[in-house]
Amino acid sequence: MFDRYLPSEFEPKWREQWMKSDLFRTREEAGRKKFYGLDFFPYPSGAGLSVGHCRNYVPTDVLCRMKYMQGYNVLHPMGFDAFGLPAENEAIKRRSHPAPMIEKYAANYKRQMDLIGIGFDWNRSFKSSDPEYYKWTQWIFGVLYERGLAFQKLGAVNWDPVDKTVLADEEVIGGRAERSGAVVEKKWIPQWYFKITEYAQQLIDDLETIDWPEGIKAMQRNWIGRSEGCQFTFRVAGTGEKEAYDLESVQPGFTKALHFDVFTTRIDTIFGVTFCVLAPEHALIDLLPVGPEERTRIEEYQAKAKLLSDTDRTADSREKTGCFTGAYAVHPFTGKHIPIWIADYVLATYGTGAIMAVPAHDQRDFEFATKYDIEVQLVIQPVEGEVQFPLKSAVESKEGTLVNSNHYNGLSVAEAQDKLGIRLEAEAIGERKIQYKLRDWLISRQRYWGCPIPIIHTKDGQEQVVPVSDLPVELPVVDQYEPSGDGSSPLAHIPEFINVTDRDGFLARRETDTMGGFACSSWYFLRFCDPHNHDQAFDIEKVKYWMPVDCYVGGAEHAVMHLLYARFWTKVLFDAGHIPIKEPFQTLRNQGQVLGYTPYRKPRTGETLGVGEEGILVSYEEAKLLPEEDLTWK
RNA sequence: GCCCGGGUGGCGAAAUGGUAGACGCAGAGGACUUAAAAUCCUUUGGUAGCAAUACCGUGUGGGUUCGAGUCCCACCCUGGGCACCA
Repeated sequence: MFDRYLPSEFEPKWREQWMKSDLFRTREEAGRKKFYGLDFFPYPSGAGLSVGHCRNYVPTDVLCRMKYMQGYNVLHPMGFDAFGLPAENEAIKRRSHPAPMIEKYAANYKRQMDLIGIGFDWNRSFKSSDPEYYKWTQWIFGVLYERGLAFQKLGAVNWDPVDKTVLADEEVIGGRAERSGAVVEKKWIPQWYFKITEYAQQLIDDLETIDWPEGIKAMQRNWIGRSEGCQFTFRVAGTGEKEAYDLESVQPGFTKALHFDVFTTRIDTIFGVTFCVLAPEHALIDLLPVGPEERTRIEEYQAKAKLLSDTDRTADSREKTGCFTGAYAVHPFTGKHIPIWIADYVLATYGTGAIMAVPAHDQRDFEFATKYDIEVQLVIQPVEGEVQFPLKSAVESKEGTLVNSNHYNGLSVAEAQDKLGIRLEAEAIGERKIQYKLRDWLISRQRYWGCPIPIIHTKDGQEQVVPVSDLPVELPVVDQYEPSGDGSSPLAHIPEFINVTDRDGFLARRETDTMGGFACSSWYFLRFCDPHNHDQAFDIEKVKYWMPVDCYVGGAEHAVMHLLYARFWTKVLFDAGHIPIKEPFQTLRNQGQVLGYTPYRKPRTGETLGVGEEGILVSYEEAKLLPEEDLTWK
């Protein structure tokens, strides 16, 4: 026994003992219960382990050791989420390959984790940038592709017109490029997506089956954003049918029928529609039958909208802006002509990118109508209180009776929603529908340091998935890491990489986008069950034994994206018959965060404490300055 | 702006609507020791008082209740997320 805790004697002694007895090697003995304890896959940064990491790993370690002593087979692995922007940027700066650097950082993380005495089974460790690992990330891409869940469509990127590169969101500050200072533009290029929207309902429903903090579940539900309502079609006046509209703005002889769809959760207010709004990016706008003067005005407005982020555009505090297109829509029930506006408070990415506006009963529509002097028509009489005219704000009541709504007058909101929904369907104008805020998962990155997307484009424009026998599609070593010139990844400038032959032996072009990092971290917990398998991503029996993770621990910063993507991939792999579970993380716990001014973190500088040579917490500055023997507990 | 958290002693923190501050750290005093370390005991929210005790105290302002840290309304501060940081 030691009289006193002397880290320099105590810690190395036990580290050595544990290592000698191979204490942390995963035991898979028959007849024992299993316990899978897991911490979030860390990204190894040059700064080394922080107090935040320790707060994450120590409790999990305690739990795993307890389970071990209670006789469980315990799986407590650690690996590294190694692909990503910081490593790539450092590679660009130093003109050296990111792999050795990441190797060094990961080794340092491991060394520090050993110093603080965490009992990980390092035999099962890997990095997401190891070809033996990302081979199977690519295989899963193929599984998604074959199930129709991976597809390409045009997507907007942040384009720096000076550096001629695509920028990550975090490299754009106040609409300007962090490095070059140029005003960032939106550029539309073909990008790969995963159809996570197809799993929206399941991702909500299955939250009931898992033990997670309620706050995190709520965030996931809100992110998915289910709403019930109706989707229906407006026809643009003066197009399609033979109607003698004498609208000055409509070009004569325009006969092709033009339509646009809107989604609403309040179909009961349809008689209160006094205008429609299209998102500035809406594809219909270019086709609207309007004269040159309106056209110029529209284009000017679109150019302005292009510069703003979605967050800025929808901020309630911001004054609404918009522009009348000169075109009109036909009200599906009354035949009345309704002005079509474009405004940036409507987003192309949510719903149909167009709305029916009911200023009497929606606050944003109300503000817009007030500003542009558009008619406000009350159609719901609230149950309590008199309505004062003119309205000072919208009446967003769900209790009330319909007024000014033809023969629907007198119905309650709920009754009207039913009847109008049925009528929409009966008249083939629209349908009752469930809408989700969730968007498909954009996976493409025009970057070097990521997992290559295993697709080959044939010369006649078809796509082929690279067969497993040809995986992995390895990242070639290059000299240039900058995405150069045309916005494509640096891989696009390597002839040996791009030029391939397709299944039928014809010349074809390899996909040059890589996958965003979230792909790599969406299945690593499965690989830990069977990390050395050369023939498969994992043996289903091993997965069946170890999964689901019994305790998953990490910070709330991953509350939505990582955790939602990992759940999605798990469900897809389940549906494809590759794994026997639908939810990867049975129990989730947040580690808490190191906040504000604590002994661990200084305000402003944000300097955090790290792990010193004896597994002791020290500030980075002190770690550099002090001789080893002076390091003490802080 | 929207979604999710948090705000209680010097510090880390506890409290099914029922004695706020358990437990721990640090501090103060003491025991043991030649002395120290370690250990043990006492004490410690604030103000006033020799004391018994009194009053005030859970971000702010209201409210419900016999009773509010806890429930309701409004607000302030703060952390995380908002889809290309991971």
